[in-house]
Amino acid sequence: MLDIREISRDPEEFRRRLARRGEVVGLEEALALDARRRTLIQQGDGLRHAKGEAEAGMRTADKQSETFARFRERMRTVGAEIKAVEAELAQAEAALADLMQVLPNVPAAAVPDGAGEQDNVELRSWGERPLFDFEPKPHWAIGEALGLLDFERAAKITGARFTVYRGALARLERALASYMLDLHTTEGGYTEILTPFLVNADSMFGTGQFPKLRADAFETTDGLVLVPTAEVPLTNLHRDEILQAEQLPIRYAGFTACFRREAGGYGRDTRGLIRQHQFQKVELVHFVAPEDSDAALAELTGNAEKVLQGLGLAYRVVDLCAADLGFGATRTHDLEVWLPGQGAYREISSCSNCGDFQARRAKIRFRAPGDKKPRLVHTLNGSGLAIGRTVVAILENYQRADGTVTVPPALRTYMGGLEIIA
RNA sequence: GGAGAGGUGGCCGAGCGGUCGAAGGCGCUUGACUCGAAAUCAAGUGUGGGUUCGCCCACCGUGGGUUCGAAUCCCACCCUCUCCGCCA
Repeated sequence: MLDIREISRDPEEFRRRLARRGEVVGLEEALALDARRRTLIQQGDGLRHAKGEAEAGMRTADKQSETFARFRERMRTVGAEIKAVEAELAQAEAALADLMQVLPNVPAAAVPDGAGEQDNVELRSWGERPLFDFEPKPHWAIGEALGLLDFERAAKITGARFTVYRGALARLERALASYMLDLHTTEGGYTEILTPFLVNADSMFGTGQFPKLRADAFETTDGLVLVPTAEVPLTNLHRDEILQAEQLPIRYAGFTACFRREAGGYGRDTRGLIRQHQFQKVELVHFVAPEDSDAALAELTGNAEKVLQGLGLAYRVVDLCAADLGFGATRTHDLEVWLPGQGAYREISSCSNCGDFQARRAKIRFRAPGDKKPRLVHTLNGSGLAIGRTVVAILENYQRADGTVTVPPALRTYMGGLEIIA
């Protein structure tokens, strides 16, 4: 969430910055509501002050006296006025909150201009794309031919966009989760966290999924939500907390299953593991002081890259343009892995600096020794990595002519020494 | 699921109709003392909002209600804990 007071101090600046995303809905209305809000607050405070004085008068007055009766009458009328002003204020604040909750974050200055995905900027690439002396297959063909991916039975027991893994491939998912978590906790300085896979609505508001993207979430009948990413539970871990400056930076690595309706995503990636309603992911989250968040994004991205490097998978790093930025992000670096079966780079990690956007929603603050007031932290999150898509990348990059798949060396200890998935 | 207890400031904890943003303790900050922030003593120390920057206002789980007046009384809800039941 943006700060309406900050906006009202320099509306033109925010109009300009938000326009880079290609959307500015609600900004003007929010400014008008904020002005109304301030007026009502002043009225209400003034009335309450008058009421307090009347009450002080009553305390000392004789309860039988004429003075007491006059004060009581005064409190009665002022009380009624206060109620009226408060009702109007509550209405204005609710309307303002509705608008503010759906306003996206402003892009950082360094974010490239652009109108869509096509304007994203490649920052760097790593690794060699593998050469094949045969036609590389898409991962679903490899997995199904090996009998290790079963989309049909998944559809039977659950529905479309779910998968059943078998045998070595099931183990590969598990191995990847362990490999990634081990890497982040030993080399990246992350603390491993295992969270609930269900969260409440407040958490979804805190990280910005609600209310705008509510349609994409699976909700249970008793008001809980299946996590769309571990970013939600990990970031909300410190919701409504004031941290000590020396606790920062905080780095969490968490593994969860992730559940997404993919509402509106129908027709895209209908085959294979790329776009599932349920997938697993290791997520990285940072809480840092504002002045450190640029550097933290670079580190976070590097931490995710280390996984791909360790697995020997070619990738490129893309700087998302203003129009392609997610709702809460000020800046995002996507990692796109090379998929020979599709002849394309596909997103496997998205690393974002959310600035104070989530911290303001979730009230995550910190206090430094010299600070009079607590300040909002900056939050960052990134996949490290999406596990299902990593399986895709391994199947396609390590496939062999006979339909079997080489296990990347880094994973073999996690696979009981297995070298070939056959 | 059943029964009971409870939710107050960074933490612990008192208060149970007006003088309470709220005793006391811990923690923290500053000052004194000192070779030395070890101890002791003194003062300060919640969060948010508005502001004509003097101040003013709100907040005691959340939302209603009673009352001239609610942290305190009533109702509903949420959450936590204990015991019983069930259970991976």
